[in-house]
Amino acid sequence: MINVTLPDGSVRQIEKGTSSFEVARSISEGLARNVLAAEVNGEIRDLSRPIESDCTLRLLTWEEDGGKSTFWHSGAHVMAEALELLYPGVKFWVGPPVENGFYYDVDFGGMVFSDKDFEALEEKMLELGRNENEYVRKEISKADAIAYFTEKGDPYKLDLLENLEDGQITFYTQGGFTDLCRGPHIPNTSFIKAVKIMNVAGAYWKGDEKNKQLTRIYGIAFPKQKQLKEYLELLEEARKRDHRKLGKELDLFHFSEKVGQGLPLWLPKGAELRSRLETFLKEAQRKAGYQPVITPHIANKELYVTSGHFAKYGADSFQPILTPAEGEVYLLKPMNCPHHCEIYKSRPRSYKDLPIRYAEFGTVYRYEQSGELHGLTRVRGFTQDDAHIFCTVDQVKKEVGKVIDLVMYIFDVLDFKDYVAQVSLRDPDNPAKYIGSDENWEKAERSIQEIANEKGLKTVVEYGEAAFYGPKLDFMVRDAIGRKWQLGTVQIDYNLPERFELDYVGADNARHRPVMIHRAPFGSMERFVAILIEHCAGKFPLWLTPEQVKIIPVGERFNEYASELLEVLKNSDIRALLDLRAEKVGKKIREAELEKIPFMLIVGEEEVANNTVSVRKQGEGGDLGTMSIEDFVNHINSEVRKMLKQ
RNA sequence: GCCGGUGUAGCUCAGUUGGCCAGAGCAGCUGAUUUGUAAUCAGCUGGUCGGGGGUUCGAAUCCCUCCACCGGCUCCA
Repeated sequence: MINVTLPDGSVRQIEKGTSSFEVARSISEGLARNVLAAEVNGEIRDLSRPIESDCTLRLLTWEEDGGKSTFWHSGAHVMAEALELLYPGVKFWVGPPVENGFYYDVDFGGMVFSDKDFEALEEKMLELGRNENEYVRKEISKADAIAYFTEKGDPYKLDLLENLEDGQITFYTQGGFTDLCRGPHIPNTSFIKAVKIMNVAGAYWKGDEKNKQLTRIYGIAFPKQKQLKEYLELLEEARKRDHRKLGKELDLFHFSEKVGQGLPLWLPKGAELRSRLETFLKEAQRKAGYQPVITPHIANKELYVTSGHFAKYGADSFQPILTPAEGEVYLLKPMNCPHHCEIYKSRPRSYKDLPIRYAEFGTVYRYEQSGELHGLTRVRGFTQDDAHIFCTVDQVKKEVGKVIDLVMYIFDVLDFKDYVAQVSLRDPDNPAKYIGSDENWEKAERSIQEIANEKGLKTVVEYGEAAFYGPKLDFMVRDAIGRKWQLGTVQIDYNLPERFELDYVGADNARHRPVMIHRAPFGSMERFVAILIEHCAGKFPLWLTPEQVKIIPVGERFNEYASELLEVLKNSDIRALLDLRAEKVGKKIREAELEKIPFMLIVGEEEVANNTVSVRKQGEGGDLGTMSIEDFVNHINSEVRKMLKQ
């Protein structure tokens, strides 16, 4: 007998060689019906595999990530089987599970696989699911494996085999399809009750542009039809919130072919929104001791040669601008930091000056490949809410802490409640690729982790994710419908101070090199506004929304009162509009609703008589009752103050 | 950049076995209506059918090419 420890700490004695599935069944029939895979001593395995020694066992269902990914991986195999049946002779590369579903990279030969073919594939997959084919694991020698795929004529699998060690190779077979696979898999295909082919895309073999492009088919599968329905509804909700759609509907921004790809034009309402965000951050930064600086949009090439950006990015950037007479070479600014370094260098610095914090809403231009562009989230010209803090190594911890405070304040005001901080540290196996002394790195890495903990941040540590010039801390945010975005970033930099030979005179009267901290709580205004639009589905918080109030007189006779009301609101710092059109009230309300203006004030006979307004709130329908003008103004202004935590 | 898809009025979309002057709703303009909580009525304006080239008696529709947009191109059994 051997001992199996379950997650709740209980221990079961089972006979050696009992399968995980049998253990599940001994616990409950319900669990046996739902269990997909087993995690034995931390390793995910097939349920059917026997347990040979004492272990800890977690039984994974759909609810666990490991169960889900196993399920999807098995889904990929079913998709491959279906593809092979529908398109004999196709060649397969790899088919892993991903965050939402799975994909398989396939070589169709000369054939084009497109969305017209999705339905047939889905049906075939469901048919294979109904067949209840078991996933059978088989250990196989390398020679036999090579023989199998040579016979089958699948060069990609043979390529994979080359790098695998004999004795470690396994095949999985379900129905008529056998794949080279380390597993694990779900017990049989009958768990797959709902499938959807999501999209098809080109993907380079091994992710290398020089290689042949394979067809990547993305799909997703579920054990219940209802789950697929829910997933599709979530996608639909995401489509409704798409900032490109809402940006158009709400007149926030526009792209023009004539202006150029990836170069957004901010319309008045979008500009209002953005400038309000900027003002908000500028004020917070002023309080936090930042000093504003402003730098030009182009700079002499030498600046970027010094910074190292030219060597690294020059060839893939917008090409240089030349002066007509002298032929001097200028570049569009891709980063603000080199400029800020030159500002630092504008005069000698003492340790007493530090930390110095230069902030700039700096517009930069980067040549993104045309296929990489996406709405406002990926553009070629954008404005970073950039700042650079020059400080001593000993000040790093405190300064990072202050940045964390600022970021948390911003998230709080903007109602991002769910976020984690990713701490990116050096790859311990490859210390050579980093610049800066070991001592400084250790100190900075420790500082970041300590301060993140002290601030009570949820953190995840990623080794090997640090930049070559320093460790960093990134804020990963979940939006209102659960999608993850990377927002604010804090990066320690030992490289630029070195390259620009920045220094300060210490208390010891010797020259020392400062550390530089890059930070951008929003990242870029473009990307942040995009995320914000999607987060709040276009219903911006009252303090931020371009238009707060729309006044709707019910008839011509009340226009004068409405105009006076508009003046009162404007004089009280409320952004109000007046709809004087000879339209019916219903229509004016409908339009204000669609414009997502938070408050509508309906005024007519009664309001004029009593000097009041009838209040309607966007999205809530109906009449919220009347109040005096003064009360309404106070209400709005106190709401705004509350939101800004002022 | 590469693979696949899409491109018709400011917006959303119809129109493709090639064939009368290319359609609708909304928006805009004009007029009437002066309205009480999500669309008042009528008339009018507006389109190089993404650009260019080709096939054809004839092209929004077929072919080539360029452009833009959309989905991907990090996930190594």
